[in-house]
Amino acid sequence: MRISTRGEYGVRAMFDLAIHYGQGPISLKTIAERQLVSEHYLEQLMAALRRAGLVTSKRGAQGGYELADSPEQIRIGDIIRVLEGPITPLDCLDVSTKTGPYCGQPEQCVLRGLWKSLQDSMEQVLDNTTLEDLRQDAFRLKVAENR
Amino acid sequence: MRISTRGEYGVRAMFDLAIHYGQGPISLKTIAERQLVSEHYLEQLMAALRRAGLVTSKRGAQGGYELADSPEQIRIGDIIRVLEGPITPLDCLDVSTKTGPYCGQPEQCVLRGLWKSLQDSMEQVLDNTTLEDLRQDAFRLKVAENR
DNA sequence: TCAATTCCAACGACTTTACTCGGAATTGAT
DNA sequence: ATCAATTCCGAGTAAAGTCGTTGGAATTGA
Repeated sequence: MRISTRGEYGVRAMFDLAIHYGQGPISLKTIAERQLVSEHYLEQLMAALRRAGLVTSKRGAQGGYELADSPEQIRIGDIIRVLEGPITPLDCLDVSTKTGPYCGQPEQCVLRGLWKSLQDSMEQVLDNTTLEDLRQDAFRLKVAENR
Repeated sequence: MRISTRGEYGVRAMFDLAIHYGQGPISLKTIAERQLVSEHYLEQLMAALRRAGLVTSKRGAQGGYELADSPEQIRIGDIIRVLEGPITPLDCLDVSTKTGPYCGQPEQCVLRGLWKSLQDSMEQVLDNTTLEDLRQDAFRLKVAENR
């Protein structure tokens, strides 16, 4: 029931881009240093996010990455799906790969309700949180810190 | 964000035991055949469930496994924790392994709120469903089937 | 021109997953 | 007493996934 470092680092990187949204492209090196993750590894994750259209990139000196959309338009679920695949506890629930409604056995249909509830509750959290929400959390935390 | 076959088969097996609760020990062979899973593999899972005290076993002819408690006393979360480990999207949220409240960086504390919400929503589903709930779902499904 | 940067493809060590295999110990039925 | 059914136990294993690293080509602003 874990997300891997792909999802974890990816969300961290996107969060970083959200915090610095509107300040021009941010280089991988900067993000990697601030978020304490391997630069080359993060590069792979950013490539996936770029291909998925969540970030734009600019090559060369002073290049880097930017959010392709404003932070309130990007849901955490969008990021996780790109980096971890469909959000589902069991493959058979994923519409793109499911073989049939009963997975072969009618009995499993009973359990299907359970797994579906689990999936729904996960998606509910992940799709109702945007980068803007996290940005505001960070802001509030900083204010509280300085008091 | 998946559970492995350990959790999936384990819940299937426990569900099977719940359906036949009170009918004496059920053999691995029977469960494996009904639930279409490998008998030897299931054996490992049952061993873990036995060591955790969720089932009792009886060796020898006419032996097998039984729920250690009535179906309404066994939560799906209990089963998953035994077979998959703590229910948490990130290790740093797990109290038994966490290194500190901020995982090193204060910024992560922002994301921590997100991951904690996700964890809570998963545990809420898994700990509020018991084997008895599934048993009743199965019963209702069967009634509907025969109409 | 050059340093900074993204882009790309491959490799590798390690862990996990999902089993299989072989056999010892136990037990109810005959 | 024997035997078949069954749990119990430890090891092995092939494939996939995780978490990176390595090396270099292409692009771009100063």
